[in-house]
Amino acid sequence: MEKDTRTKLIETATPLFADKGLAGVSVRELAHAAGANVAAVSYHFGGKEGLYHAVLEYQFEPIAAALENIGAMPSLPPVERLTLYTSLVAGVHHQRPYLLRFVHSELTSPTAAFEAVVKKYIPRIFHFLHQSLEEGVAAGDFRPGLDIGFAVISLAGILNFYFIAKPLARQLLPIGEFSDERYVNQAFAIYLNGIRRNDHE
Amino acid sequence: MEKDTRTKLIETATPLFADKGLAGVSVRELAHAAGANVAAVSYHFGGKEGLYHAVLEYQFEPIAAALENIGAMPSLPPVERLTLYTSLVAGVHHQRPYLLRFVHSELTSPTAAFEAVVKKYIPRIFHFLHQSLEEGVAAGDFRPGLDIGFAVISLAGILNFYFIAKPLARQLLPIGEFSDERYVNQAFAIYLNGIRRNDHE
DNA sequence: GTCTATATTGCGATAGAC
DNA sequence: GTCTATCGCAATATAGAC
Repeated sequence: MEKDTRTKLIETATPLFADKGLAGVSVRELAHAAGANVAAVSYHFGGKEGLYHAVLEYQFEPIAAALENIGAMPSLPPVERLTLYTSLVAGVHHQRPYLLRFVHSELTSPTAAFEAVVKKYIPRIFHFLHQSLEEGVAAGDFRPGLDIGFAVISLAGILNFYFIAKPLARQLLPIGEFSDERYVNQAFAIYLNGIRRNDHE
Repeated sequence: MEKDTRTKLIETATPLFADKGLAGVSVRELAHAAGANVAAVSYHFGGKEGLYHAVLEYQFEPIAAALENIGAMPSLPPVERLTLYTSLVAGVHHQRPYLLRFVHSELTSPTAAFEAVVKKYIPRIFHFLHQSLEEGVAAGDFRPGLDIGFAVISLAGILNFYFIAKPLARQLLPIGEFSDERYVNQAFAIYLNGIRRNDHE
């Protein structure tokens, strides 16, 4: 069975929007990439922005699913929760390699889809991490005096930045060295080791 | 004395390009924002791309200066060199709040200016950090077995990501909590603590 | 649901007066 | 160095045939 035009449009539009932004791609280009007619975009999505919105929602699908799983889970100890987030980051970027580009594009120049999609999920992730770190400090796992809000950003940064910098990093690092899993593991180890309470103080 | 049109164009174009990208801003918009005529962009910069290139070069100015200073400096011990990078990051983002947006925009969708500007400076920073970490491991300061290339990206990530995420972070964190210096200090402390060799192993 | 043809608007760049 | 006027082109969107 052949894919319908609607689905095909979303699929081929994803890397185009991710690379060039909403303003950087024309409807003609989107239609041609999908092997569809120019009018198809308006017909199926009501215009270019409608297609962009659909692409963005597809990108956040795995995050929505993961957040539901987390909500339905029994509460884990702090370190376990941070570990869960770490594997979630790796998994999501594997499933949706373009996601981070959309997030950053939306962060620096929000489109109409920002409120509807981005602002819906990011705060929930932030809250999950914030709570985990708070409990960890209270339980004595992590350093007292840690600024929790900043520490959340640090974890997100040390894990996610790699996935933005990858195109450039590929040119700077020996090729054999590349493995998302290995990166994420070491980065998380550095972070966790960094916030852990020192035994001898 | 009034600023000349050339300078004024670069100044007003900076936030526009940073927010909306090269394709997202029109020459008419750029000229109007600078209080100049539409033809001025072509006259002074040979077109929209020429202006964009000039903006990008201005953004990288402090980095170029910092790299020269580093090159002319006596070699410092590894931890000092990483500390130097950290204060450099904070300083540059303070001087050029839009820089990171341009870097990321160029990373995901390189324009003609990418080769000329971005590829010129980033590898030199990478090399400086790579060498510092390598020496630190050799000297026994940092954990043996550390993947140096990945560790460079982790440091860049934990420090820089914050400056991208700021617009969103402002909404998630209590307002009083915001200070770039405080963020950078804690993040660097976490990182350094994370890569340090454990005393008791 | 898909096509062609077209209406309309805005784009970047420049010629030529001042 | 700055302006107006305009050329040529590509953009989005849609009306109407199939």
